[in-house]
Parts: sequence; C-alpha cells; structure tokens
Amino acid sequence: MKHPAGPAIHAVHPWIPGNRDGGTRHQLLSDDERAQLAKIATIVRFDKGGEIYAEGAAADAAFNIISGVVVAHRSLEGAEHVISFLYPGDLFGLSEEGRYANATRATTAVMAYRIPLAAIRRILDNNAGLDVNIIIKLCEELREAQRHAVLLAQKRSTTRLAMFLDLQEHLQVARGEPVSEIHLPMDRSSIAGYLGMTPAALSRAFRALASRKIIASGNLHNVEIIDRDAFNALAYAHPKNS
Amino acid sequence: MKHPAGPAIHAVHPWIPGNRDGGTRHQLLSDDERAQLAKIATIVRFDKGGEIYAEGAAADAAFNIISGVVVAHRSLEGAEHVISFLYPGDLFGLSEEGRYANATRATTAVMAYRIPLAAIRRILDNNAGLDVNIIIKLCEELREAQRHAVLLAQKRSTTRLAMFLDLQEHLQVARGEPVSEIHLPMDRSSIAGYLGMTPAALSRAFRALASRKIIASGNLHNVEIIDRDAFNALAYAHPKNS
DNA sequence: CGCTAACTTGAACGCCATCAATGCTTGTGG
DNA sequence: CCACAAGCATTGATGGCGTTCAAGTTAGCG
Repeated sequence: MKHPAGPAIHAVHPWIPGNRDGGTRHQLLSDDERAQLAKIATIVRFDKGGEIYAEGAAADAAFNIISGVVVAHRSLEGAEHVISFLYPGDLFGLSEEGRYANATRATTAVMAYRIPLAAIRRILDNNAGLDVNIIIKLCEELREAQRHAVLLAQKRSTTRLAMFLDLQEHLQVARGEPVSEIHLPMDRSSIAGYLGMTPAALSRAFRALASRKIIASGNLHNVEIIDRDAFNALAYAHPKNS
Repeated sequence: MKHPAGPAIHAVHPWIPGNRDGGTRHQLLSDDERAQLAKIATIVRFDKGGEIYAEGAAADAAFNIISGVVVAHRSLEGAEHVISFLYPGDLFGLSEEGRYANATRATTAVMAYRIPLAAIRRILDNNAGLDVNIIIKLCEELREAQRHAVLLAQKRSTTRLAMFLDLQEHLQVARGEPVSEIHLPMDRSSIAGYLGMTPAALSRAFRALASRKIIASGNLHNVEIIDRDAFNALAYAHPKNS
C-alpha cells in the first residue's frame, strides 16, 4: 500500500451471485483506467480529526481513499448523525447535487486521491467502461445505506451494537484483513452517532454484551466475539440467510 | 398517464445545481431509449397488497412503476421494516446481488414495466448514454436512503413523523402534483415500519401534531399542514439549507 | 348492511436520554 | 522519562417517552 498505481475502487459485484455473506470485493478499475485517473488526481493528506469538506459546500471534487478511515456526518442542531464510515477503496463526494450533502472528517490520519468533478464527468461521457463500475459501486453504497436504516430501526441498543459489529466484521473480511478481532478505528462518539444513540448508551451496550460474555474487548479499538451463537441471535434477528 | 410511450425514469439531477429543496425531477430516458426498453419490457399488474417479489428470491427482472405505490420491506422476526416507498417513475429490483435484497409489495393497485435483468445488462454494455442516467438515479436513491437513516436516528416520534411528512410533500412537489394536502397512499403500519416505530406510537404522534394545531387530517390518507413554522421547526432541526 | 381488518386509545413497564461527576488515556512540555 | 492537562469514555440517578398488551372504535369491502 506504499506506492499505489492510482485510484482504486473496491466493491462486491451486484450481478454475479456470490456466496451471500462471504462476498469479496473486487478492484473495479482496469490498470489503464487507474493510470488515466492518476493523471488528473492529486494526493491529499488529512490529519486525524481534520475536516475534508463541509456540508453544503460547493462540490468540486470527489475523493478516493488510499489509507485511513473517513466519517461522513450531518450535524443537526447540536447532535451529530454519522452517515457512514469510509475505508480505503471507497469513493465519496460523488452522490450530491452541486453541493456536498454531508460533511466528512478524517477519523484517523488519511491519505486520499482528490479527483476534480469536472474530470470525472468528462471521463464518464467519453469512456464507456468506467460508468458500469460506478453503477456497481453505487449499488453497494445503496445497499449499505439501507442496511444502516434497518439497523437504526432496531429498538434495543444491544441489538444495534451487535448489528454494527457484524457489519464491521463483514467489511473487514471483504477487505481481506484477519478477523480474529474486530478493529474499530473510529472513536466512541462516532459509533454512537452512527447507531443513533448517545455515547453513554453505547458504553452501557458494550458493557451489557461484555457482561453477558458475548464479546470481550481489551482495548477501546478492538473487540472479540466470544459467544458466536448468542451474538448471531442478536445481530441476525432478520435475514434468515447464509 | 393512460398509454405511456415506454418505461420512464425520473430523478433530480445530481450535478446541475438546482434550487436546494425545489429540485424538480426530469425524465432521464430519451424517446428512443424508452422505445428500446418498451420492446423488451412487459406490462404487469398487481392488486393492492400483492407481493411483487420476495426477499432472497433469484433476481431476474427489474421493475419500473407506471402507476401506483410500492413498498420495499424486510421482515425481521415478526416486525416489518420498510426500506422505501416507490412511486411512478421509480426503478427497483436493481440494487441487489443475484438475489433480491428486500421484498416488495404493492401498497395500492400497481401497473409496472417488468424488464428482464439480462436485457438491462445487455443494454448497459452496448448503449453508452443509458448508464449515466442510471448513475443519476442511483445517486438519488442513495441520497434518499441516507435521509431515511437520518430520520430514523431522531428520538422523538413527532420529529420522525414531521420529517416523513416533509419528505412526502417534497416528493409530491417533485412529481408536479398539487400540494395543498399531503397524500399518503400507504397504510399506517407501513408508515410505522418506515419510521421505525409501532402503529400505536405513530397514532399518538399524529394525535400530538394535530392537538398542537400543526397538522389537520380529515381522512386517513390526507394530511394538511396548518402551522408551517412549527412544522418546519420540527422537520428541519438539521439542514440549515435554502 | 354486516363483517373483518385496520386504526385508535388506555395503563403499566422498561429502556434510553439527560445531566453531571468520575476515571482513563493521549499527547505535550518540562 | 515523568508530570500535567485536556479530551474521551465510563458510571450513576432520575425522568420522559415509546413499547407492549389489551380493549374499544372506525373504516373499508363484500
């Protein structure tokens, strides 16, 4: 991951039926597409906690993460609602309407490609192969947003937390990282914002799962699932899949 | 709307900066694209309450609504979470992975074009102009899913209801329908499922808004906003827009 | 016109928000 | 390397709000 060849977009393929929950992400861009994008993209760096763009600002570029984690959020009168967590291989700053629909902030140190929107539009108009891949990526983001909504509709905070941990674990698998422990790079208040609850409630939810011997967490950013059956009973109240 | 020329997809344009909340939807397909799709599409009809496809079923076709309203939902152990309401001009059955990710049901009588997925893929590969429009549509669906998540993160049921009514009103404006009253074609339990609460709580929320003279509803499927300022104070706790 | 399903209303319980105080850890400067 | 400070995370007590279950009412459909 030192010297990447250019922007990289990862997604699971929406058409090819994969194993339901073991869906692996593929690189969507060909080598020359990456090279083409690399010519117009610049590499930008953000410190931990740094703002990438503000909600409502004029949208002039999209971003493609090289390393680090970004959190997309909207601030609504005091409280901050987290829209999504973005990882390397993700593309953001695209699904807007002339202006950014939400703010983004680096939740760890971040390196990213910055791709001017005008260039993207130009490529979309000329290049036939690229846009199908963007469609695939958008489908993935859409499915994730809908999963997020399902998560938020749950009433018990332990259920929401279990579903969140399950989601993070799946993402980790898809990225090809080891999964003995679930890694949570973001801080507690970001997780709370994503789950639609307060940090206090989130802390209690962690404690509840830990005291029921379902999870164990040494440090703040790592969680291990001990009782997989009890965990699944919480997280999979819904899709009878797998 | 009697004899349509073929499938029609409506969406607000994500790039052209429109007036923020007065965003009007445009027809995304050219006449010959519609004609081309009409050749491979069949018209199907569903009774009120009829299932269009089940969650997890093999996805073999997408649908484009001609008339009526469809509700996309996922059943999680008893409770039914509503993902979205789909109106004429909407496209669904697309953002999946070989299988449908959620079930859909006609919440009113529905007429729709049924477009085999294989045909869509074939067109996407050959036809350069069509896929940009699908990207636009996907961006719109994505934004809506994210708005839905923001709505679900609200704690007070009256806030969620107000945000929902606001959303429905905007959709009605975008469709070019009169807006003196907000029309709600779906039944209460579908709305409750969309808002992540029980029908009982939804009923109380309606009553609360009515007794505070913010809304008035004669019949079950029509609501009028009486006190616009108080309504906006509830529904717009967040985007400092327009 | 009667039936059935949907919606409303009521009472009690439980969960989460709130507010505030304490404990921990991260980073900074001595 | 240690001490300190500032944020972040946890914990405690209380109250409000929505769920639950049940009964009553309305509306829609044959």
